[in-house]
Amino acid sequence: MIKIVDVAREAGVAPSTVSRALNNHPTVGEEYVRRVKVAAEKLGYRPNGVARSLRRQSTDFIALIIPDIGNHFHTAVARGVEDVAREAGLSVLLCNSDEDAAKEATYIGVALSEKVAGVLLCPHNSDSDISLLTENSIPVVAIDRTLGENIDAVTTDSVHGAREATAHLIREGWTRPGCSAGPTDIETAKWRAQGYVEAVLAAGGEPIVEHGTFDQQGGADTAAALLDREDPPDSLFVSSEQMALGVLAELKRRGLEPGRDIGILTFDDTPWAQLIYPPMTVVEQPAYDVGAKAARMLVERIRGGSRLEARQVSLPTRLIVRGSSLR
Amino acid sequence: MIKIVDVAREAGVAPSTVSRALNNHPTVGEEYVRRVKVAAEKLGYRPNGVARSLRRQSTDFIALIIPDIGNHFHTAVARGVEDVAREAGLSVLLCNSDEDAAKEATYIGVALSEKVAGVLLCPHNSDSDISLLTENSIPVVAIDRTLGENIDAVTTDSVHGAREATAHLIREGWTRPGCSAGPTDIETAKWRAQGYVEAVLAAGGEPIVEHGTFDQQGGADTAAALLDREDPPDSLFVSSEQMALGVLAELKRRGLEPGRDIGILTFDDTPWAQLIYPPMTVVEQPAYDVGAKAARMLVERIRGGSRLEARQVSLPTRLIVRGSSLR
DNA sequence: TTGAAAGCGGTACCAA
DNA sequence: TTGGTACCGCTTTCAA
Repeated sequence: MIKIVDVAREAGVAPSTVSRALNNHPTVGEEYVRRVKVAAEKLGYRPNGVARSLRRQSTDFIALIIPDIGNHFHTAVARGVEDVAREAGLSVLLCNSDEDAAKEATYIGVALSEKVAGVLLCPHNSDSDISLLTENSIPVVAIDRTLGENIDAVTTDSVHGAREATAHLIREGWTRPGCSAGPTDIETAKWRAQGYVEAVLAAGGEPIVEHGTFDQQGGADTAAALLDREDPPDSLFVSSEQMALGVLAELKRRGLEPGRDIGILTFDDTPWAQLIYPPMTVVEQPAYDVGAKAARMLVERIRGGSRLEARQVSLPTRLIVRGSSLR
Repeated sequence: MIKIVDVAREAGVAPSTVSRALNNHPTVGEEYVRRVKVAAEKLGYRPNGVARSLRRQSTDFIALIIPDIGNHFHTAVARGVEDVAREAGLSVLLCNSDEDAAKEATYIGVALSEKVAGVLLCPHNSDSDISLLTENSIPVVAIDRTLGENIDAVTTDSVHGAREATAHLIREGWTRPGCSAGPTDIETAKWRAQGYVEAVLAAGGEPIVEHGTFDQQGGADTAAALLDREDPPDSLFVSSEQMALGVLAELKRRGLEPGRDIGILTFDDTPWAQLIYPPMTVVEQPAYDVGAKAARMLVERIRGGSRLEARQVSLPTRLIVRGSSLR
């Protein structure tokens, strides 16, 4: 392994000069820069990132802590994050927390130990303890959910999206929309249920909310519970794409056809939403942009913006009407 | 930031003893271990991973270089990798290469600079240059595609899967299957086209292969090209899930219904495959297992198995017949 | 502008 | 078994 002293010897200069030359320090003579670069090239020198990190007291890593990369929304977020990070010369540490506070805490520990430059966290809930990070001045940007007023956050306007979607159901003539909602301790799930409730109440109706896990099973369970009621809803607002998969399976099992026997729409647009029959009406979230924006904000913090006011950005959702919600 | 000397002072021992105690070195007296752990706990000591890495000449990171985390197959692979890595105390660096040799090379450089413990690479093609890694004894395991006989690889049996799928189409009574194939320079695409060709020839038919990119656009393009032929195929073997989305869109545009007007099946099972109408027949690949298995093999190499023979593991695919391929 | 040298925070060798 | 200390490779201050 070639190191800096080897290059220095080859170029006939001091190690410090090599370091400066290679890092484009302005105070190095042109002749020296050339000599150093030639020597480095000749020897195939590759700087040791670990040593640099130790000396500089900071790395070029950022940690991305999300519940599950398998979830389509988070996949897109990750893609946005990675694109911006690469652009900024940062590498992404992928951490799946599985909505598990313990795993989340473990990863926060890793982020600290490994001295990451910053953390993007989709927190299990607002109680997530990031004090270890803030105490050590490691910038944090919350994704999709918030972490209190003092922490940067990029979210989507779930309340508005859910309200708009539910109002659309009612406008279409469905008289009794129900809600397949996510876990009560997850902020986005709460927001979406809230938007739903607001819209139903505004129309003088009675909200019917069933909470379940934020996955396929949760979708199937809540759909079953709602439809097994004595006074079942005639349409469903589903809180997430993963849940929608479960809901659709349950409807299929019961021989219920969306858009005919029951109205249905869901959060998150997916590639398959328009391929199923009938095509699924969705509340689209700009997932990629959420990731990209959050990453950009984190980069700003890393580049020295610690004195900036905390910024809470909410990106707009968009209702895409397809067949499943029509009457 | 508390460091090891602080703990040493608090515990009244030498720094080396603290290090040994905290790393469960067997030669430390119980009393000392206790004192050190108490002191560390009291001061809230967190080891500095960067310093440890520099001294040990190795980190606890592995790089996962895949074309695109947005691709369902790779998402599942990533999940498998991450689960095994966490179990082994390793963190995953996420790198999207976008099937771009330059980006791939960049990330290989990062892996080297950052002294990762190992690399999982889904190579753009067999020419991918990993000499930087092998020369520096950084273990590499290829995922989904191979890197020559000397490098560990975990793949799925694409040839067999494609042959079985195409044979199924023919058995169902489709007389002229065509193939929406991926790029000619990607190994898996070649394998799948090969399996398709073998099956068609075995049945005495004429292979019709159209190559396109491994994405939605490529699916739409190849489907259009195939169907615009003077002697169009009456059924399609599609090379990947992403392509299938494009193919389906193109069929829809032309008013062709799978399983009635045209037979169709694709590689990769997805959550939506059984929700569309008709449900999609697929060749399922054990994506999660591919990632998990590859990660396990990499961990073995990292834990000192550099003298092991290179192992090439091929995981079986499974044909899942649904409606889209029936006649 | 360049060079010498002191660390960054652990680890592991060597001596006691 | 424990302590002292050199060292991992780079950056950066200080002196020349």
